[in-house]
Amino acid sequence: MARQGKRGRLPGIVDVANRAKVSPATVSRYFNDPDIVRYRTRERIRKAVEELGYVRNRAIRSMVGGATGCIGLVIPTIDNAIFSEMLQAFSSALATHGRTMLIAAHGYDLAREAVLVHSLSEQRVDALALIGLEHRPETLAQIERQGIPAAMLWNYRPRQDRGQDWGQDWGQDWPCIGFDNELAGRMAAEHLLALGHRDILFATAEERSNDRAADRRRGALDAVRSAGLSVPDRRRIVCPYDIRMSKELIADDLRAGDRPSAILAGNDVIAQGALFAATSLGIRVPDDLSIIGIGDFRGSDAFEPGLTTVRIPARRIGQLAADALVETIDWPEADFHHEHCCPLELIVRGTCRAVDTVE
Amino acid sequence: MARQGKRGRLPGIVDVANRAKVSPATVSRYFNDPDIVRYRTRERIRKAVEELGYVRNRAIRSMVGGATGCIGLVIPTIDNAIFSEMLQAFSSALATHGRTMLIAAHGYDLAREAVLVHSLSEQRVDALALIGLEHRPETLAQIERQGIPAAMLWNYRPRQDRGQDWGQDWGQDWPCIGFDNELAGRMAAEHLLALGHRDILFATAEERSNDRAADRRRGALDAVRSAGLSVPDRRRIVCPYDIRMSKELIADDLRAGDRPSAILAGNDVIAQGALFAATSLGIRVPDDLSIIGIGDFRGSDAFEPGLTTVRIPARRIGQLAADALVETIDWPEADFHHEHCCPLELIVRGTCRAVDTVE
DNA sequence: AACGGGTTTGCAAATGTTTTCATCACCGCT
DNA sequence: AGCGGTGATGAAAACATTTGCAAACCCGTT
Repeated sequence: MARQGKRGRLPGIVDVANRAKVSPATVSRYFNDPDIVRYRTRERIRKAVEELGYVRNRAIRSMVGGATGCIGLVIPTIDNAIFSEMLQAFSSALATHGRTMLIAAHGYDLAREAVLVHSLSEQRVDALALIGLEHRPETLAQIERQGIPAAMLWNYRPRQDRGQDWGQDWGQDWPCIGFDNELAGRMAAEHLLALGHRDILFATAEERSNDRAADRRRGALDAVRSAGLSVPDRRRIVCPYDIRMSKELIADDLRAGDRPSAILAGNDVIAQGALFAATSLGIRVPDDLSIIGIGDFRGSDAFEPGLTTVRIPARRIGQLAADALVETIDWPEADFHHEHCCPLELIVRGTCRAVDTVE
Repeated sequence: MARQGKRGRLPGIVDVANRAKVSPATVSRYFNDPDIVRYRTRERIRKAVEELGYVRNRAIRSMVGGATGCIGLVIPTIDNAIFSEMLQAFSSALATHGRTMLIAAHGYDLAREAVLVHSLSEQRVDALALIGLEHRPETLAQIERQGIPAAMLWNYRPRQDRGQDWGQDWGQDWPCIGFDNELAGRMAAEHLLALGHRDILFATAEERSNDRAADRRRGALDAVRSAGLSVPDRRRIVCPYDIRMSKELIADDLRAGDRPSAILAGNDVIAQGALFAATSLGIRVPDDLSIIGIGDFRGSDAFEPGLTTVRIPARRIGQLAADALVETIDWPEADFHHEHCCPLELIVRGTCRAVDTVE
């Protein structure tokens, strides 16, 4: 007899209704608004549900204008420490609201992002969260056309600056919950400058399809230029978000001689790579070389020496984003202004020290 | 004029049909099996879809017995390196099959796992992937009752041993795609033994709701006992999957004097913590202390010295699992035997060395 | 016993898509 | 011209649920 058939006729709401001797409508109410059904009826239904093993079908509610209970998150990558804390916070905040998270990764490719958004629309997600401010026009158009509540995460700019770089028509002012990436870059740079560093290597990420990386680099460079310094091209390298590859690239650079006195890394992963690169070459950190990162990922505090970095309030962003989206879903009329520019914090640990004033 | 109303009447399949002057049935066919509709008709529909911005509603297909295109993954944690590579592989393999991933994390709590499974059932996922072999009876019953194709990931045991420890009735023999955690523990232990280590500290994870951790610990302990050694209680500590906390716990232990000659860590995160703990105490690795992990997570190769570890084929597991589930969905009749015990590999890097034979 | 108000419940329509079956159009062949 | 067959399309039923509206019910009051 083997398998009893793929999914042979699950009990539906009317089966429950029959068994509990009520109408399907009442069963529906039992689930969606239990308080309006009388206690005794409720008990009968509860029993019927239990006996039949009925599981209500949320996917179908979308038909009658209801919500699916799914919220989509479109993210550049998951196999990386970068977003994992935010992800976790987002997902568990959603769970407390009784929602589930549909997640899709595009691998830092905005064209793929557009197709993912379309595919999530097909699933009729109740809301959508995207990372960053830069998106393809199709992506935005799709979201707007479908009327899906959406939020932009992880980057924040004052409203008027939002579409500027990529000449977008930010028709709608989407809620935006993130932090000022430019400021993050600036804070890191200023810390190094304050310690007397004048020769800094900038190891930042590829900026295609990544407005955050671009903003951070800009902030960092602005800061050192404002200090009257110039940054020669050989002091700028592009690293992937991968410890080992960053380590190798940076080691190559350090080996070449004419070492900088400090490295400013576009994020903690790159900074960790830099730290290992230094160690592998016998360069002492922070005595011979200072390193600063951006992110303060889980574990960055455990490194030896502890990584000096600019902390991104990742959990807070995830939590706020989840709350904001659920709020927008539950009160579609209200005109919330979900705008959060979360504060950054310089975390001073052991990888930076003041440069020797030997002159 | 502010907001144009939450989600005012999206175009449906019949709107498209009217505009293209065909019946809804044909539009449906256009999406699900384009080849059977004539080229000219197809073009008309394509145009209508484009003009109306129609997005088909996958959520509703589930009603008519169709699939939602969503596959659920229930996982202990996401804010950690442990599963991230598998996750990524799983998700992108699903994407190539045109499916999306619904993900939910229970934080190593099998009771919560049960409610997540229920909640994913409500979404009518087409299939379900769980981590580990140990699950609450309700969880299994739920899946079986709903007839949801499911697979167990990340741990593998020969079929007859599966439910043994937790006295389960593994009614159905679920597909199982993982690796032998007991073997992983044994391999790590045997490597240390082969290098002459006799005094090993076992830093493994909490075993409640975590069969993988239990299996690894058992495998490791078995190996050393088979070698005729005994393991005193003070040589066993329980660490969380967190670099910093592991570092602290292990540092406390090492500081206490009477140091072991090696540490066997339950996974790479713990091993990384151990490595930093040693560094922070000025203990040289591998000269004064050997460390071995399990996992070979992204970045473990970049550490200084490179972490010796047992590699888990995480990407492969994710890929295989996705393929297996999609196959089961697409051919519900076929009786596949998806059983994969993926091979492990000892990766020798720099954190272990042979013990000095000083006698 | 009739009444009145609020609370519960049932009826039936509506939702958007898939699928079965029937029809229709068209083609080549006799 | 008629026939058989194939390929494309349409009509309508079915799917599981929600919801507006109206009826029924309950309980205390007159």
